[in-house]
Amino acid sequence: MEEMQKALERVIRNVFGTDVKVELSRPDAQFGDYATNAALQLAGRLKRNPREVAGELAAKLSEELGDRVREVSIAGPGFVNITLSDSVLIGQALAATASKPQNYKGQVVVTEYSDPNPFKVLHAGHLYTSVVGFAISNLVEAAGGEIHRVNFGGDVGLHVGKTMWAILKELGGEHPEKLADIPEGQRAEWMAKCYVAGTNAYEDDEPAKAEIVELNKRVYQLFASNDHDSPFAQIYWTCREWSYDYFNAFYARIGTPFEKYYPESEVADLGLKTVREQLEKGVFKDSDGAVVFEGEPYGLHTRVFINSHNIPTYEAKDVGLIMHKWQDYHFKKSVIITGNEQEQYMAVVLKAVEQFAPEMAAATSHLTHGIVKLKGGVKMSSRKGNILRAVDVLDVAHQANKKATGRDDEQAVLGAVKYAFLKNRIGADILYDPEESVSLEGNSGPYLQYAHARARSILTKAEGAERNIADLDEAERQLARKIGEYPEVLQKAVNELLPHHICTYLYELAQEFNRFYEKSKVIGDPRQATRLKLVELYASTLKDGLNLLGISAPDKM
RNA sequence: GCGCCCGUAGCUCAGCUGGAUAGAGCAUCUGUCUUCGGAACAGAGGGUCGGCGGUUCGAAUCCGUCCGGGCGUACCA
Repeated sequence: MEEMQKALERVIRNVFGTDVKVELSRPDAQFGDYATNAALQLAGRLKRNPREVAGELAAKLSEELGDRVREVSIAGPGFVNITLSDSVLIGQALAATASKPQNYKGQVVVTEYSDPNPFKVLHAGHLYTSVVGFAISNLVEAAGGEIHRVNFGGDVGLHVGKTMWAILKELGGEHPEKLADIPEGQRAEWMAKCYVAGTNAYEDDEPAKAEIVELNKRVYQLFASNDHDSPFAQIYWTCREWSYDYFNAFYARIGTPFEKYYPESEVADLGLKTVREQLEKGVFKDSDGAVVFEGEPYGLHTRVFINSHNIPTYEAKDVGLIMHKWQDYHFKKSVIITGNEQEQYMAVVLKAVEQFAPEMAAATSHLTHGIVKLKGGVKMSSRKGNILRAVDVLDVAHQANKKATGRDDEQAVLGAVKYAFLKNRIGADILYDPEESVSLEGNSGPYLQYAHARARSILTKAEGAERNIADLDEAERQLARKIGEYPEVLQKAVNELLPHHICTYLYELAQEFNRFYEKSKVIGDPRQATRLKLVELYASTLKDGLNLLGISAPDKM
């Protein structure tokens, strides 16, 4: 690919004496293996007939590439189509999983996503962002990056006050010893219930609301006085630990582990201190007793970083978080992945940071995604407890899987959910259809997992037999061509940090294989060695792609 | 009001650094098939790419405008 591109650029420079932004694309199979519209661009610039320019370009290119191409032709308004020689095509297929992008070679990259709050439940959005963030991290890692996956969450704040209020009610007062009565397996559930109860009380019950506000302050006080021993402190710290246990267990289950948590309480101080310092230097301004950053000069809006009670808002905490990450990792690049609703908020935070730490701001990018909607209902409304939890999504997928296959396969369910999330371009809201996701037909995770298992099964059956490619028949050629495209797809996915490109490709690859397999017998055929090798390359490519997505590729299902 | 995002077949989505007849899956209909795991393959119908204007040899893709939906818009995140 790269070689072709260079050759093309060279020819254009030599023949036409000008540089053109050359694009090689993968056209419809009928047109060849690569196509370029360079002649169309040149024609405009040179004020010449496009097809004439294309003809000249094709002739020279054919000469330049020699036996590496089978044919260089012109078509349509002036496209130059290139058909590779079989040996080049075979070379590409053989190198499919070996050649990886180099965008992040040797660079330290920190990715942050998921960001659940302790004392609250993991909802569908956390599942989505975890899956997406993990896949994006994998892309960076595949491109040579030294990746660090981190997580951020609010271990202080009003939601903690609400949960603590209900916990104290449940325990009948500040009795940490009674926590032992909650069975280990039910801790997360119990805390989730407490949060809902606390939220309802906060909204409906005035005296309770006052108590919750007071408890919130007491939680902050725990940190100020470094209190781990008082009964209240013991309850808080124990329950906070339960939350992290619950998070870790869930991430382990779905296979998206984190290296580090940054609890809000640990970054707030540095954020506060920094904002205060930069207030002195004029980056921030005093306004009605609060400390704000005025975004208007940059086309953004003004936001409060420290409120009038001298409490850092999330803005200041995010400042602290960025600085902590910088201290901990000295990252070359930092990627933050959150919901769309935080896009403009984050733009203000980064613009503020840019004023006093431009190197950190420049290295940080913010990717946003939409929300998950479940097809056929379950509203994600309010905080009343009727939200779509992360486990609910997995549960409905399990049910659908059982209904469709009669079995209960966690790997297939995870593959189904992850693939359903990842196949959409990141940005817009997605609609999750459990029935479709676990489907064994069509564009789904289990379909690809099965496709892999099936190919492995063929290889197992012919274990020990020779695998070797020397030439290709037409059906084999189509498959080889598709396999050879993989590095280009990966490059694109890495460039744009968009995993869905891999999904699209893998599905096309599996379809191409099925087409090949339909008419080409593998075992026992005179061309067995060639075909076995192709099956092997196909299975490896499929597996490589699925693994990048964070989806398992079992040998048997 | 202002800002950001979104609007492509009945449904769910690709395609968007402008290019060759707008592609998949599901659903509907028709074929293939005594299966190297058929969880398959081949084919048909179905689209004013939200509307209108503009730039261009060429626009789903870029620009403007309008309509529709979502989010944000100072002490929540």
